[in-house]
Amino acid sequence: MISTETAELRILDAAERLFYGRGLQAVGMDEIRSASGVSLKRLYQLFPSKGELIQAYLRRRDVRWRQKLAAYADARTTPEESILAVFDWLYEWFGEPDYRGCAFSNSFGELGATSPAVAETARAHKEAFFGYLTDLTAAAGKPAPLADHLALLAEGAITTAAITGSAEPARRAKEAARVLLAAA
Amino acid sequence: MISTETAELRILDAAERLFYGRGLQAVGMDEIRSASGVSLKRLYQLFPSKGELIQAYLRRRDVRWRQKLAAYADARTTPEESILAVFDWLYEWFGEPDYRGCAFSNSFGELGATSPAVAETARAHKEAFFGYLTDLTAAAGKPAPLADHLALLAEGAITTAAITGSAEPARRAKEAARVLLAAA
DNA sequence: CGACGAGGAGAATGCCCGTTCTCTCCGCCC
DNA sequence: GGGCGGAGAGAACGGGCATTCTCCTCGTCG
Repeated sequence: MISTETAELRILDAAERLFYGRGLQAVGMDEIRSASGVSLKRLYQLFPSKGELIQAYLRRRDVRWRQKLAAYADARTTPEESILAVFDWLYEWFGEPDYRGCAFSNSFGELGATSPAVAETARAHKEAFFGYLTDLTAAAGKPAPLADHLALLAEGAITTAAITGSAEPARRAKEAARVLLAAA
Repeated sequence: MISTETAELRILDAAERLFYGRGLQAVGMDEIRSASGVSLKRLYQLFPSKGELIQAYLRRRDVRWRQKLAAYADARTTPEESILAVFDWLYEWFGEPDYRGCAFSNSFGELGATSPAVAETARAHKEAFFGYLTDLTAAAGKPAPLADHLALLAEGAITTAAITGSAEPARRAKEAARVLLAAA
């Protein structure tokens, strides 16, 4: 028998791929079972309901997403460069073949109205991302509103890239960010 | 018996309220029948499937949304003022009690992966909005990339306002737009 | 060696939903 | 008046899905 940790990992990996790729309601527990190779019984032992699995998926994705972003942007030498690197990271993300927009915005649009837990998780994710930009802005010695402006550009790029299927919005957002950064 | 036009209107009104407010998959045809007061038989005569009703809902919303926006922004005396008025209009929209983000982004997130028709409708809506901003930008004698930057700000504000439940993002986006406009 | 408990496979259950069908009624035209 | 076509109400059908249950297997521990 596979270990509990491995089973959890497999389930979360399958759930993330399927939920993100096709939407929360479009994916059934049975499909997650097949994709993960874990029996339905075990699946329900580890995640007592689909709602809890969705929450686990979103929570893990939130942490990983922000870690990857921070690892990429923090590697720059100045706060200004880190700010611009955020948009370079977005560009790489948008280029991934299965890119389909922000998992949290998508989940919010799909279930936010009926599931307070999903709505709150999405809100927390956006707030954490905004907090990161706020830190970078402060480190660069720029006024606080700049963080809001950068967040709006990033958010807009994420949505636009998803719907148009192009990574270009990241480039455009970076141009605008450069102007705002210089003017701030 | 109510006329065909009235029935269609009632159905579309009910569909819009329900689909936008709770999501596409969360609303059943039965609920649209109850809310519209039109029999199921008639509903299926006018819209042969749920998918077609969704398309009709999105198409009507697209037209109306852009008309309202243009009516508001075009009333300004200069192109620059029209551009800034876009964000004022967003502010008013965000303040509506049932505001829940962009119907097209939400629909795309929910069904875009499985329904090419929904994906295409969302894309067309975003493109039309972008076209409007492009026209305003050209009328103001500004370089074309400004339209991309403004679109990203608006898009970001729409998403952020939905998830945070605040209309403030429209204000922040307008500030950034003002800076970009002055710098362009 | 034998009972047992955990685990796997997948059938069963109960519910929801899109779509169609039945039955009935009513207004209209000859 | 009498039949007929369209419309309403709602039941019925078929399928899908979250969740639970059954039955079987197998490793473990006495």
